Amino acid sequence: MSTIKDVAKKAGVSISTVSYAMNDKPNVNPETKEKILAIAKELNYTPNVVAKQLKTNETKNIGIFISHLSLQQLDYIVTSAKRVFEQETYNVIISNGKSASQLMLNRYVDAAIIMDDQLSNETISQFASYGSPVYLYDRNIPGTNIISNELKEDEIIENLIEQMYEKGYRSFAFLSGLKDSSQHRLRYKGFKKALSQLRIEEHLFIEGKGTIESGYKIGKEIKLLKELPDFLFCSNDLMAYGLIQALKEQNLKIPNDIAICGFDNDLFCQHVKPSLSSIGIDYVKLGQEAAENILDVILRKKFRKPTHHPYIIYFRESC
Amino acid sequence: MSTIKDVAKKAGVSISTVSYAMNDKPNVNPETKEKILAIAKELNYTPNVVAKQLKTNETKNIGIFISHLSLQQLDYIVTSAKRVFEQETYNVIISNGKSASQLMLNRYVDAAIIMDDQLSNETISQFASYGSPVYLYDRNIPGTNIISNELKEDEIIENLIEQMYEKGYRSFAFLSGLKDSSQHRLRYKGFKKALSQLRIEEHLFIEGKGTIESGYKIGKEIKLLKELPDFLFCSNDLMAYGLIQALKEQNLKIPNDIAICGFDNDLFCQHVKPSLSSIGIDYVKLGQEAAENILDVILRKKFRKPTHHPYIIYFRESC
DNA sequence: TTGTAAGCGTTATCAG
DNA sequence: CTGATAACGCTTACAA
Repeated sequence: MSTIKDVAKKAGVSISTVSYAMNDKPNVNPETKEKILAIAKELNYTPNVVAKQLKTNETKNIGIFISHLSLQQLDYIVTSAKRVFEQETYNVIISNGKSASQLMLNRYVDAAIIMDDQLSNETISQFASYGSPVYLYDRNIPGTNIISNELKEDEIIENLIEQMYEKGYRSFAFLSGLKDSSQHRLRYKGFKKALSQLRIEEHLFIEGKGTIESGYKIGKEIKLLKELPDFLFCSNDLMAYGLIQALKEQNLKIPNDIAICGFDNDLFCQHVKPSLSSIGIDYVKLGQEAAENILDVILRKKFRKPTHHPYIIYFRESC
Repeated sequence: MSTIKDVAKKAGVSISTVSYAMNDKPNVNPETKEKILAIAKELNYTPNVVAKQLKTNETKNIGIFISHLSLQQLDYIVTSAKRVFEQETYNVIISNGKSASQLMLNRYVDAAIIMDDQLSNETISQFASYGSPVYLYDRNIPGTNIISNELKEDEIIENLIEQMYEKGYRSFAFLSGLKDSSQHRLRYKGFKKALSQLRIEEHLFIEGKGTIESGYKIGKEIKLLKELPDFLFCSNDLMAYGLIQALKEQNLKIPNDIAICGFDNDLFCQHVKPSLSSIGIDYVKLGQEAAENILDVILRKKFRKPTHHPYIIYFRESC
């Protein structure tokens, strides 16, 4: 492991000159610089970022912390954010849970984009108090250096139900994932709000497990109901897939006997029969926007107003 | 941002004593320690890891570098590896491409698990030369600190074809993803090797794009063939899904008219009709094994022999 | 244009 | 058990 000293010694100059040369400072003699760079290469020298960091107090790393690594769209968020960050020579790091907390508390990242339930508000606030900008997609907390742009999934569902009401649907049901998931709870909240505003007093609530199998099982039991709802919202697409399968096996017609909509706009929505209506969030825009905002704060100390979330309700055959 | 100095001053002790207290060294007086810890908490002091790093030359971070962030199984690898690492207070960082290279070159991680085409052998070797252990799943390079356990997907396919031959299949076709993907090329390599060993001279090769749509399109064109192959291997499940759909629309019977097998053991293999045979890799074991091996090297300077990869060929209705 | 030297926040050696 | 102090590898006034 060669250091700046080794290079300086071999080049017969001082370490500051090496530092200047390595950092492209304008003051250094072209010949000296050339010589230094050559020797650096020869010695396989790369500056120790840690030491550099200790001086400059920045890591050039950005954290993207997301609980659901299985999220099909993870790649979209990350790739679009990376494109923005890497242009300014920032590195992008993904993590979650305990590791993510540590990375923040230890200032291993200069900024963070967050969609991770497991991170506490305290951790986030502490991180922001170091002067590091945070972009929050999963909650709303006040504070300097914190930009909250919560994905208001409840409002999205509310909007969906209203649209379905206008289309003439009158009885509604909600198929939830595991109830202890804050995501599903939030979606249900929006559902209930819409109904209460529409003065619809009753609705069916079913708790599933978020998987295809669980949707299927529930679909098989649906004939136990005395009356089918007009419209069933599934809190994710996977359950909707299983459900549709089961309904078809019972010769129920979708959307005539029962209309269905999922959430996530999964890859297969267009490929199941009938094709599944679903709600999709534009994760590419999401990643890009957060990245640009953060860079604005870091580079130009400028806070932009977060824009509204790009989501689309894809109406297909199922409703 | 309070530092060790602030704590020392307020506690009326020297910085070394604070350091001892913070690091649970056995030499410090319990009362002093208690006092120091209290003050540290009061001042919201967390040790600066960067400074610590500069001394100790370790980061307590482990990198997992994977090109395909969309990989459904990413979560399995990471979660199982995290469980192992976090037990020893290591943090887990995911990244790829340019950022990943930087993280390695700059020694931001103490070790790495790699499945990322975009990382060059040079980068990896350089990283290993710092004394940092590397666990490679996507290639095989020699060197100290490097453990290569390449996923020999060619051998897996070879094995599959042999099994199909024993079952009586005689004419084989290969549906590839984009040809410039090293993964698909490797799978095709194994396919060809098996055929040559079985002395089968001819086979059909089709290049797709790796998507459902591309599989569908190819399925629609398949009637142009004068003769269907007995068995068609699809280099990923997505293409197989599209293909199956198209074949069904032409009233071709699977597996009687043509048998099909995919790769990845995607979530939907069991749910399409006919259910899709596929090859699945046990990513949970993968992550865990790499993690344990790396910890063995870091903590105990002990190199284990990598075990063979856990993969399973799931035979379902499609072949 | 280059060199000297202080300092970033720790850890660790050595002395007390 | 505690305190001074050197050192980790770099950046950056300031001096030359």
